[in-house]
Amino acid sequence: MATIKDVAKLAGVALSTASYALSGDSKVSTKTKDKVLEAARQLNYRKNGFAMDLKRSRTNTIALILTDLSGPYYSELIRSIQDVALTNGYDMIACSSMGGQDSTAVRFLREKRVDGAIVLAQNITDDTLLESAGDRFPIVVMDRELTGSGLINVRVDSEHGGYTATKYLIDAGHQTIAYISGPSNSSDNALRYQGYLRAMHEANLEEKAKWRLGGNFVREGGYSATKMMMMQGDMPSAIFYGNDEMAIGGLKALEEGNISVPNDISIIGFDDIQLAEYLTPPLTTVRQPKHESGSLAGHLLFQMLNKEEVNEAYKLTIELIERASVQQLIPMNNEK
Amino acid sequence: MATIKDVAKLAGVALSTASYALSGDSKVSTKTKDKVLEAARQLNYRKNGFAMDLKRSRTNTIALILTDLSGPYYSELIRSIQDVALTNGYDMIACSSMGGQDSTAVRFLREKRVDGAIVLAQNITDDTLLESAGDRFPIVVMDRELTGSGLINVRVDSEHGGYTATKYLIDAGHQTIAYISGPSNSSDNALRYQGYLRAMHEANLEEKAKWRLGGNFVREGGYSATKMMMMQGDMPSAIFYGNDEMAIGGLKALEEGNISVPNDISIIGFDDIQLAEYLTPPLTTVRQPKHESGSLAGHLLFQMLNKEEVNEAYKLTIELIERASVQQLIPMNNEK
DNA sequence: CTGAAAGCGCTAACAG
DNA sequence: CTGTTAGCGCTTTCAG
Repeated sequence: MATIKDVAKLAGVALSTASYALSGDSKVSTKTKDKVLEAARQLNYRKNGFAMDLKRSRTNTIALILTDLSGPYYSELIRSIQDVALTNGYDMIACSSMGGQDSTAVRFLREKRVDGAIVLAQNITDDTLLESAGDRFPIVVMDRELTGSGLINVRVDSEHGGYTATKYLIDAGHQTIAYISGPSNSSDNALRYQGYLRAMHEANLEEKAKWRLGGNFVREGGYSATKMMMMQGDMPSAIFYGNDEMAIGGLKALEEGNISVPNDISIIGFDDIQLAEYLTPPLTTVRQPKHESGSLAGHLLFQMLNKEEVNEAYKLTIELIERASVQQLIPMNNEK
Repeated sequence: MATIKDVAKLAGVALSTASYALSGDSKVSTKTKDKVLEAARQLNYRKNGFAMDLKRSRTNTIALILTDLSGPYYSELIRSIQDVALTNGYDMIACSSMGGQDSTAVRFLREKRVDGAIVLAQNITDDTLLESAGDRFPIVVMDRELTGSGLINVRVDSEHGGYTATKYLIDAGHQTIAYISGPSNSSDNALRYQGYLRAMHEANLEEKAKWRLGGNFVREGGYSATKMMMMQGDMPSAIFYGNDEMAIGGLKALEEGNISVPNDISIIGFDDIQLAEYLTPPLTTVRQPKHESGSLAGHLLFQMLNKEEVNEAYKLTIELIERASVQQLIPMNNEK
């Protein structure tokens, strides 16, 4: 691999001159510059990224850290953050935190291989985040309420989302409502569930243990939780799935059991993934402002990178998307 | 930020000792090691990633380069490659090539910020790939038939896929078959289309220009191409969508126009994304062996990294997934 | 404008 | 086992 030294030699100039020419500095005559560029071309010279980063101690890159790079939910988020990065002249890379504390993601945080990070990965501990963040390394977390030096969070109001979804079901006349939950270590899930509980209590409705099943936020989980509920024999009048993925699985289970949605049972999801509107029936759900939250997180990160003042925590509101998976048992506009 | 020098000083040992202790080398006494580790903890010392990479001139990281990190199609691929990387003790990062030649992805290739890459991104030119690849930097391309020094490809047999899909439609008794194509710069699309053409010619069926529309491989594209076809008034008996995403859009357009699938028209997709089976009706499609191709690409990359011999090109076969979006007009088992 | 020289933080000989 | 030393490839003063 040719180095800048080789280029300088071939072009017959000093090392520094070559460096300046290569980075487009204006203190080099056009003629010399051309000579250097030509030499570089001939040698198929490529800057060595690390050397540059090491010297500059800046990478011009931010990382987006996700538990799992796959999954439809993340798509929009990735895109919105990428856009912000691009407009700020930064690169963005996505790393998975699969593997927990030994993952690529954690290494990137610890070893500061990027200039800052946006994190949405439950399997990274608070400690790691707190430890890695700092003045010179801003982090924006999106999945918990953590703050610290160089560490802020932007969140979606999940509690309110859970409340809204449940309230909507109740207002439609449903009295028995199941909640299919996500993983227990997910603060989002806990909040959605809390919102569900608040709405239930407010309406003096009982929350039954047999109708509180775990689906781990994945399709198969929703499917088997629903199957299990069906096997119990006693179905609620509505099911609130902690996220859309689980609702999709649930829909399948219901269909297989010849239970019609929304005629026999109503279901509501959470997230509003792209797919939701293509389901049969189109899924009523709670929209997460993915684009907004991604953009916001991105913008905040760059503000921190530029040493501007930002708040410690941001909360975005959700929106209920009415589609066709919930049956209105009683006319809309009732109290309680 | 504390450096290894500070750690060594605090621990009262030499620089190299600290380095050895920190990397878990066995030539350091447990006692000294503990001292060093303790000092590191106190200083909240973190290795500087670049310095290490620069010195080692190895990153232990591979990159997966995709046009767009979002999109359901990639999810499985990402996962399978990530798995392979993990088992090989490597990290994987995903970069988007959004921005073409100026993108993060191209920078990573050019500046060799990783040890090797798997590329599935049409907007990166052959030249860039050829130039970046080499003995010390293996690349596996998945979206074109390019080979070169340190550059191999693994592909899915798209032509055969296109042929199979079309043949299936013809065998089912369909005579007028439209093809909704992807972007013109996609070699996959070209191949699928070629397969379509071959099957049509073989059956002496005519391919009409008015039934060859572009949908750019995206949902909205499939939607508007279908709408356009509907506006023309003359519908074919079957539509072959170049990928499932476009078929989803098409399905929506058809539904809006009260055209029933598969009663009024049959449709077939390509890819077999997760969603396909959840559609109404479940989509008949051509399955791409995403998991297999991802794993294969990953394995090959690691073989190259280990200087093992590999072939230049690999081709995986597709599989037709019969679901409910194609109507059998004539009994199955006919000739031609 | 150009050239020499000093490191960025780390690893890995090499000689005690 | 420990300490000294020489760079990895690049940027960037600082004098010519």
